[in-house]
Amino acid sequence: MHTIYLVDDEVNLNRVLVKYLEQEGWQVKSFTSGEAAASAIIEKPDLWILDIMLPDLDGFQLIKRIKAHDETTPVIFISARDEDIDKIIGLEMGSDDYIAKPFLPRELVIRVKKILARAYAAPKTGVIRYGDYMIYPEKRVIEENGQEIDLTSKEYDLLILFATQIGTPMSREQILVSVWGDDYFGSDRVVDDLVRRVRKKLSKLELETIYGIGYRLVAA
Amino acid sequence: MHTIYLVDDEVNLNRVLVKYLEQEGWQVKSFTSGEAAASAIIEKPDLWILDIMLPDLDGFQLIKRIKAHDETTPVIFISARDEDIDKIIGLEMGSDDYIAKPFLPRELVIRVKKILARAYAAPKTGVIRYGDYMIYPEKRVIEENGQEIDLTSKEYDLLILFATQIGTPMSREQILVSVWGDDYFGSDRVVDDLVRRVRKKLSKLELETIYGIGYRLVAA
DNA sequence: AAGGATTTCCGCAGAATTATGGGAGAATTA
DNA sequence: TAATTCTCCCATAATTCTGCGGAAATCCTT
Repeated sequence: MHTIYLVDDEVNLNRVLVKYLEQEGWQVKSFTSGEAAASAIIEKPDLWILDIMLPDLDGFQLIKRIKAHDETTPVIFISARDEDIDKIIGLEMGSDDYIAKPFLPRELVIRVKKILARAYAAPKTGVIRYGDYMIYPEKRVIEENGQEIDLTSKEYDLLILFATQIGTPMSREQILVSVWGDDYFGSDRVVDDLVRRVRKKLSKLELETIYGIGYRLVAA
Repeated sequence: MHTIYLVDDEVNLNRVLVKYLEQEGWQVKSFTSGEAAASAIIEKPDLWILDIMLPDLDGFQLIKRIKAHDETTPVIFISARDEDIDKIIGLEMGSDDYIAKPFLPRELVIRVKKILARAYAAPKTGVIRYGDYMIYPEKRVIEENGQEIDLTSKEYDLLILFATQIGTPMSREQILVSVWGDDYFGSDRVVDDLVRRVRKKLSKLELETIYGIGYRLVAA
C-alpha cells in the first residue's frame, strides 16, 4: 500500500481528491499550505501531488525541496494557469507528470497508478528480496545472507509462485495447477507436504495457512 | 445485456441517441423530464445518462437521488454550458464521466462502453472502505488502520455479503443461502452466532439487528 | 409493567481441516 | 546397478472452526 501526500489549498477539491485516492486503497495525507507540506517531506511518502499556486510556499519551491531530500520521489503537478503548465514543461522542474484544471478525479487516479507502477515496479533484474532472502528466479537460486539454500524443483516452483504473489491467498487447486500442471490427478494433500518441506528449509518465510482456503506468503 | 436510462428534453437528440445506444445491444429507456426519470430510479438501470438542463428537476438534483438510492450506479453527464462542466468537476457530484455538447453519438457510445466495463466487469478487484476498515476482497483480508484482522472463512463471507449490500436489511434466510449455501438444513440460529463473532472481531462495524427480520450493515 | 417473543451470550464437543512422522516407490545420479 | 534423493501417500496428532443448547438480556406488544 502506497502513501500519497496531496497539497492543494482549495479545500473542496482537496476533500474530493482524498476520497477518490483512498478508494484505491492508498493512504492519503492532505495539506492546504506549502509550509505544512514542507515539514512533512521527511516522512517520505511514495508520491506527491502538488498544486502550483499556494498561499505561502508554491509548488515550484516545494518540488525543489522534495527532490533535494530524495531525488527519486515522484511528483505530479496540478494547475489551472497555462503559464504554469508552460513553466513545468519548459523548465526542468523534475515533475513526473502534470494535469490541468479542471479535471475529473479519476483522470488523476489513472495518472497516479501509472506513476506508481513505473516508480515502484519490481526491479528489472528479476531479483526478489524477502527479508534476509534473495531470490534469483532465472538461476533458480535462493540465498540467505549470501548463503545458498538447496531447494528441489517443486520446492522452488512453489517459492516462486508465492514470492511473486505476496499477500495473496492461493488455493490448493491453484497451487496444484501452477506447480504440478493441470494434468495431475492425485490428492491435493501433496500441497501440504510441499509447503511443509519449504517451511522447513526456509524457516524465515512466513507461509501462513488459511484454514479452509489454502496458503499465502505474508509480506516480510 | 445492460439497461441504460437516458434523460434529455431535446426530443430530437434524444431519439438519435436512443437509436445509437440500442444499436450496441443495450436496452434503453428515455425520459424528457427530470420528474419522470426520478420515479424510475427504483428500476435500477445499469447506467444513467443525464442532461444537466431540464425543465423541472435538473441533472444535479437527479444524480443526488440516484446516488442516494444506489451509490454505485454509474452516471454520465451531458451539458452544453461551461459553468455546468466546472460544477460537475469542482463539486463532488459523483459523476463518472461527462461529455460536452455538441458531441458525436459514437463518442458517447465509447464512453458508455468504458464505464460499463469498469463498473460491471471485475467487481472483485475493488477495494471496499468502511470507516477505518479497508477490505480487500480478492485477498480475503480486512485491515483496521493497516492492522490486519483475522477472520474465518464464514466470518469473511458474511462480511463481504454485508459490505457489498450496505444499508440493505438481510433476512436470516438470505444470509443462510449466501454463506452456507442452499443445501444447509440446520437451525437459522447459526446466523446469530456468526453475526456475534463478526461483531466481536470488527467492533466498529455497525451490524444492526432488525427485530423480527434479520440484520443490516449501517453505512459508516 | 408484565409477559411472551426474539436476540445475545457463553462454553463446549464434535466436525472439519491441517501438521507431522514415517515408509514405499519413482526418479535421478553415481 | 546401487545409492541417493525426491515425491507421494497414509495414519495419527494437533489445531481450528462451527453448531448447538441453555441461560441471560433485550425488545415489542398489550
